[in-house]
Amino acid sequence: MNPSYYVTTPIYYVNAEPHIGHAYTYCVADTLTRFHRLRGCDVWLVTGTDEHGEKIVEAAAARGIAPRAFTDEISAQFRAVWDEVGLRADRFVRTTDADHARNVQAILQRVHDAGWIELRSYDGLYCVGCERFLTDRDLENGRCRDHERVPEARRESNYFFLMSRAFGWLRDHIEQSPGFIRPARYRNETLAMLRDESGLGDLSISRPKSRLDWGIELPFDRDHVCYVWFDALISYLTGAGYPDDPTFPARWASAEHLIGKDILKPHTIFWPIMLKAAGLAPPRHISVHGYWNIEGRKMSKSLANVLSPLTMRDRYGFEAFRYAALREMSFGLDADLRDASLVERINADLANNLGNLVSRTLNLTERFTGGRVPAPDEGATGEPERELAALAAQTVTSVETLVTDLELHRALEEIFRLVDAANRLMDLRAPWKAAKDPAGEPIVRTTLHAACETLRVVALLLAPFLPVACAEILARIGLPSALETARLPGDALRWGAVPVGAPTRKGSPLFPRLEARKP
RNA sequence: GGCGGCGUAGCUCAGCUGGUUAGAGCAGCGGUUUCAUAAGCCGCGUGUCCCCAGUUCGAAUCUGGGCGCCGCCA
Repeated sequence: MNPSYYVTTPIYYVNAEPHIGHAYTYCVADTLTRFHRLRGCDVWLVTGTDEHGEKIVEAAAARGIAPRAFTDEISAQFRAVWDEVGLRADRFVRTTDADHARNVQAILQRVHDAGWIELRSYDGLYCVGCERFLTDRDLENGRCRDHERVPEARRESNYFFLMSRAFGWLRDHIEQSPGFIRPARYRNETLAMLRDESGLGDLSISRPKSRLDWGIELPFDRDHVCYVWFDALISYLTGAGYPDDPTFPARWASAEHLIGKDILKPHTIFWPIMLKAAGLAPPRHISVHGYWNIEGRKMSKSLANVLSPLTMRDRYGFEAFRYAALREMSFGLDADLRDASLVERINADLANNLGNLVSRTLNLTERFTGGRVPAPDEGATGEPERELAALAAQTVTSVETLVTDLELHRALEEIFRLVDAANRLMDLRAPWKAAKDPAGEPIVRTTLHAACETLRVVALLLAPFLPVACAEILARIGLPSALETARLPGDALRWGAVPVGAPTRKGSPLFPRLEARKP
């Protein structure tokens, strides 16, 4: 049986349309999925929409429609956007799905039976924006700090998840598992939160139906509905096939959650403890990325600078955007999305270096080697060719490590060093000059073989990041379905595996240069 | 206020447990080539490694203090 690799994006709350922050996480997930598939893993990618809660009821009411109609619409919009930019999941979980509701109830019952849930009554000020009761510290001039709205006085009986009893266990687990929360800065933040338990306490997990009935009924008290965290987080189990899918155990053991830093606490504290209470292991990795700023400013509705993935597709082509985004953001840190930077990045890397290497190589094979991948000549193979091969091998190895460690931007940098090296070899050997003299024929063959070979290796390594373009590169050097059967790292390490004699096809420029936008 | 992180070339970032003249990519400048997407290739950086003090034979890398950003908690 192949090793499993299960990755999730967050289950997005449907109070806003999909934007590039959502798209970025999804691109990382898609890249990791493709990477692991090439390594021979059985991969599984889950995304979805989180559709319950008071804010949804409010938003639906504002539109004069039922919550279900509202979430049907927004959820469909998410799926449509992903579909249009070519991002596919193996399961799209809606928290309103029937199988998911069953799982939520089953888990709640289990956690309740195990004594982790109790009913408490509570008097206080409630902010609908936060969907929680506020403490004095949350208030500023009688308003919620975050939402700047006046909270309502409420008295409620809520069920509480007694998570505080497991803080010590969680701290131990995090300390013993260095890669559990990564990058390390977020691991430290979580540990800091756990060190200062005063801010955590137990977790309210229900709302009385009299207040809110848009939610999943608690199995042990039908007058209450489940509220936010159990409902949303359990999507990761539903998505993995819990409880009955035979592949669930293997999948779950390999689970990696990709999240933005805004939802660190629920994912690194609530969720592992919820799982423990339900008798399940924590996920293998929780990997946390930063925010995208837009032209140096925060992305926000009020600044009206929220960018849609479709806008990116129209401006750059989605695959080029995806490359630039993965290349520009150091995973874990905030990054700035600037049109000028993206254009520069795309032109420099994709058009000038990679795209142009494809063009010049295939133009030359068309003119000088009969439109076929040439065989190298041993006598013409010198130190530069051997160095290129060595660099390729070294690149394969370091890319493996870097991608595994989520250093995607550095992995891309490494791959493009290899592209540069091939461009240099071309200039050094100048096959277009050698072709003028019959004696130079071995040089022509040897150089173009090395170039084709480099393109093969580069396309394999880059395929997780640029799937469509890399499939095209491979097709143009006579390997039309290589990605379906290729294996990393083996195939990328097998220097010389490009099929000699296979037809090459020049084709049109892979990545057209983009024009800078007028300021 | 508490805790944590960050501060390295114009920009984005590498520099692990201290040790050759501090690096990469991009941008910029100069040169060159023409197979190629006006692309490629070659050359060019006297950078206070935020500041101060300390430990050390030796610190961007460790310690203390300061300044400036940022995050989390409060």
